[in-house]
Amino acid sequence: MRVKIPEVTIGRLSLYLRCLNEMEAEGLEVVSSAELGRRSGINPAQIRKDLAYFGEFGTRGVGYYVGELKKNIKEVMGVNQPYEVALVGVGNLGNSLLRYKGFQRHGFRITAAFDIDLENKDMPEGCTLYHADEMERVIRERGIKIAIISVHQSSVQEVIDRLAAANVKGVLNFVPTRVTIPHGMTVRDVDMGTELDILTFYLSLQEK
Amino acid sequence: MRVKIPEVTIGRLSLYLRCLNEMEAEGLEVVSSAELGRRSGINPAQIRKDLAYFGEFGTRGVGYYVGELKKNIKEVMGVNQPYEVALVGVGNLGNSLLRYKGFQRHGFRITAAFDIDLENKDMPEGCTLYHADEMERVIRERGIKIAIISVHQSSVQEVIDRLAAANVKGVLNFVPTRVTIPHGMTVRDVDMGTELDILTFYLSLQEK
DNA sequence: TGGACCATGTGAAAGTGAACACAGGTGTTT
DNA sequence: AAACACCTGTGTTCACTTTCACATGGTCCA
Repeated sequence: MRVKIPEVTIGRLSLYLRCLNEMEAEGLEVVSSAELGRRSGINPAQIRKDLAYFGEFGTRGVGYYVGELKKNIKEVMGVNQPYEVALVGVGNLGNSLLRYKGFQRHGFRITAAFDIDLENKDMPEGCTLYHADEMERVIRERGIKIAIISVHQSSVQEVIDRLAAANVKGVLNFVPTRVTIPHGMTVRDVDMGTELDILTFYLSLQEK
Repeated sequence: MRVKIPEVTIGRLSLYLRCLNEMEAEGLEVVSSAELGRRSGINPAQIRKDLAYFGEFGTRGVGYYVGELKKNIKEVMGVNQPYEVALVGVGNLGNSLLRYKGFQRHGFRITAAFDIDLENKDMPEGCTLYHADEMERVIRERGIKIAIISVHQSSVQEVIDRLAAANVKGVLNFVPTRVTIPHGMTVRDVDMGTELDILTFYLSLQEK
């Protein structure tokens, strides 16, 4: 890779993809950066810059061919084939993540779930529940590279280390704790408490 | 407000608060930006800059008094008093958000939930379920200012507009759709599908 | 009291991402 | 076929964050 690609760019690619899907459904075949900008809320110049990191996907004087651009973005993001995902921690939150439709739309399927307590757990179609002890084995056998963590705070670090040992490369972490990230692994934190804090800040700003 | 405060700063304040809570639990009374930096993973100069936006909370030659800094940050963020929150959409995801402990730790309590279907819904202690028709009335009566949205894609815009009409000022939106945001309202999107997409990108980078 | 030490607060520098503006192709119309 | 309208790709400028570096002010101890 020649130049460093900003993380925000990747997030926007995902957004463009969503818009392109809508357009395809509407039967649109060609789209300009201006129109895509209107739909996505992103500045057209920004869109062109984002895409230009990866190649020349458009045609001057015309725009971008919807189907082709979709294919190219998927290619770039590595989401051409469906991904298997492991879920660690089938508690309250984990349970609803198992059933969250949004993952499927992006081509992800949670096919293995792990917990230390196997009682009273109702699994959706296509996902098997295992005891946490089997985590490394199952993940290795299936070659799973992505995991979602929704365990208790105290075990996050241990889980991450074990996932790294099982050759997992990407983790989506819903547990608000500082962890040291093993080499070669990418961790993204989703902290819903902090999100509310930020909202509150803007709220209290307005009152002044 | 004199200068504009970056949004990332607010997110970090929330992080500092979490670290300070831990330190207080450990009995620490004073902390330097260097130590807080070690714990939070943030550059010490960054920490001092973040805090300096709001005042001079530290003592030169000493550091920051943990309890005092906590108080000041909470003051700044407007999270001194507990907040009531409304939840719109008690489906799969909404149900687990109702029970998510992380909100409580930040001083938020979901006290009202709304849905168009009231059957087979099990509410936790302290939260009442209403029909969506009563949304404006209940929210106005209670003076609720913050809402969480986890409804179907097709009704997000309508819900946001109605919340704005009911004087809600901040929204945490879990539904991946573009919406036009009413004036005076702040919306934060949590898009878990995109998060996985970003992970996948880094995964596919490694393979090259 | 004075000096050694320490950590904050902050101006300046470096780094990063967003937006502008236009040159360079493309299609269309007359 | 020439003029025109259009849209991408990109060098440049601008705005914003992060980091550095140090003066400032405070503590502690002899």
